Amino acid sequence: MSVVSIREVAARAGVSRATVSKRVRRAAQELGYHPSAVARGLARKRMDTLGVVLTPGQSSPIDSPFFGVLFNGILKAAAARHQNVTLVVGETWESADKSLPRFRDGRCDGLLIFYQPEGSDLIPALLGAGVPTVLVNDRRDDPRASWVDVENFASSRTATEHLLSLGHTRLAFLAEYSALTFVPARQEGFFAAIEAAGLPRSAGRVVYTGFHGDEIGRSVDALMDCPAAQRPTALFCVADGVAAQAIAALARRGLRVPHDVSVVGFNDDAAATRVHPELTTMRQPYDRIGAEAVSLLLEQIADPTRRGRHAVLPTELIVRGSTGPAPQD
Amino acid sequence: MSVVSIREVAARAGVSRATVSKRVRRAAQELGYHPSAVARGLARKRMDTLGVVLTPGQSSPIDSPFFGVLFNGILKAAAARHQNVTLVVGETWESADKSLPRFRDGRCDGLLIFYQPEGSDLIPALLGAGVPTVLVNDRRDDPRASWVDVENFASSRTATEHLLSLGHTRLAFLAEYSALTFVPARQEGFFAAIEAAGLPRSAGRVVYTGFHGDEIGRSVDALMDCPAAQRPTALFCVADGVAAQAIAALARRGLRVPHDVSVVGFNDDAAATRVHPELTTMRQPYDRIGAEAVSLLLEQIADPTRRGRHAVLPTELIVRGSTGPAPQD
DNA sequence: CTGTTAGCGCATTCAG
DNA sequence: CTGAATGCGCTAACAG
Repeated sequence: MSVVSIREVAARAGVSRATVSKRVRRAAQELGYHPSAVARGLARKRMDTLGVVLTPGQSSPIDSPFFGVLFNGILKAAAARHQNVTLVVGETWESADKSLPRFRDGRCDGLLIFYQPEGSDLIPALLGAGVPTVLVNDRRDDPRASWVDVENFASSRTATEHLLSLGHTRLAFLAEYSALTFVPARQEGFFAAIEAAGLPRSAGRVVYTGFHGDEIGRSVDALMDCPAAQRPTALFCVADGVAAQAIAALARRGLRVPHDVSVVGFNDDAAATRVHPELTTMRQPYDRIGAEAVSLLLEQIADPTRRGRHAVLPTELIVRGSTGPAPQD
Repeated sequence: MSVVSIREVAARAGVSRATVSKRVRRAAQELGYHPSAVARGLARKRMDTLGVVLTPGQSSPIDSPFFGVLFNGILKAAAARHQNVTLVVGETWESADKSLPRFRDGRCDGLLIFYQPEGSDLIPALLGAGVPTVLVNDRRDDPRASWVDVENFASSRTATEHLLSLGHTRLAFLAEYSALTFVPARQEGFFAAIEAAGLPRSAGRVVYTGFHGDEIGRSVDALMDCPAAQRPTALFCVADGVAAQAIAALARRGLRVPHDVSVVGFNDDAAATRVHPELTTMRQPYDRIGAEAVSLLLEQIADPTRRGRHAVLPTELIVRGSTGPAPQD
């Protein structure tokens, strides 16, 4: 509504609309003028830029397809709020104190941090230094911490209920070993569903695996290497990438999905539809996650002393071909 | 070697080493001092920041696993040269003129642009405006353009030779429809290998497919929907993601890889090892691509009037389980 | 060789 | 309500 137009400019300058427009534009064009975001930033003490913290090297989250879609959600939300996004790479995750100056050099107004290992001292350091920060797909008890996460417990429970409703009675929960906060939450949801169905807790097995080479495949092998009558018939994987590799490992040993084993993933990222059969999975609301994260961060930037706020978003069960009825013995 | 240490500082200030160190550090710490990158940038007219151009929304390259690894290479190289990386999102690819001011607002010193469609007016606009720019995995005839690309023709020829050496005589080249410059180059390499092997050009079929939903799967279906004696036994896919979806489609119609059909991908990104069987593919030298791109861009930044320079890097054939001998009729 | 000063290009303030 | 002055925090060129 209050968008200033050439009309007002002309009126104010006391000249015709055309004159103003032409003069201003010509002058600007001829001189090759374009405003400096840096000077503006220095004067306003605000760059309208959000920093995304990354770690360089092998373990960069940017390798993961999940990170890609999540990041995309952030990008869209930032654009909608007229914010830029910049990457801030720390030396390593451990040396938070060494990276801290880089995090507060004014290049960006606040930080977005994706699922950090639980023990990381980066977050306390940032919160202690008063750097506006929002954790994405992560949570923390610190009252200063703002974060946005999905309903891990409920989502996992829903996914497991889906398997149970198909008649499965021997289930397994497969996670890459990590100290990420969502892993235990999803594990609890897994067991909650099992117990609610009246099955013994022993109906669910938990396997933690590494993420190097084909450790996932070997974990699946170990899990399946037993008489068919004891073998799990349903596998709940903590991420689609894990599920994809698990399916490959199952195929290698002649087990068919979903005929012999049903597999559920989590995320609904690109990996979910690039495998055969396509994955049944819990879809994360990427755009909403991005929108909430950006909102919370802008609040934090507006008032850095503010208490942390949280957003917990639901996921959605997407049923595809990787799950089916439990095999009849 | 010439790294100034507390030692020199002490000598210069005429005080003991400990004194200097303690005083300086205490003062800085007590005041919570940290230098402002923005003020520094304004004064030096240099942000030591490289911009990566992205488009928001669905078609963002960040969705692709290939982009992830490539991006990671850039990140590492930038860190090694003490450069930051920021994202610059244009409105859309088309409206270059509208986005131009955002590209030259001083926030970053130059731009890295990933494989743009051939007709994009963004690149001429940027070159015309004198913005230091380097194209990544792309090339352009404009003498002002700097770019780094892989040997598409030779790589594709190598991949095809691998298939031919396995006895395949009916091949297909599968590409997502796009105006990216590497597609025709790879297609030519494909035919060059076929003709060098003494086979008729008709031994190679070319299929362009869309990238929405399962268009790839449907293209594979169309390709394979013929008597076995005419069916291609080898598929060269222009990217690993395409190959992965092709394998899924083949599995769906009961064709086994590599028993019935051999499949070669391109990139060696995360998708290559997440399928069963794992993909034979051409690995791109991500770290070298990143290093060259950053180098060329820094040259361009140092002297924007400089003529464009190029780097063409080799790829490497990685043989995995998706290729095997041609089936005997 | 050290300490001082004048911009860098904006936004914001203050007088007019 | 408009136009000129001041300062953002640093670097570079300068004089002492």
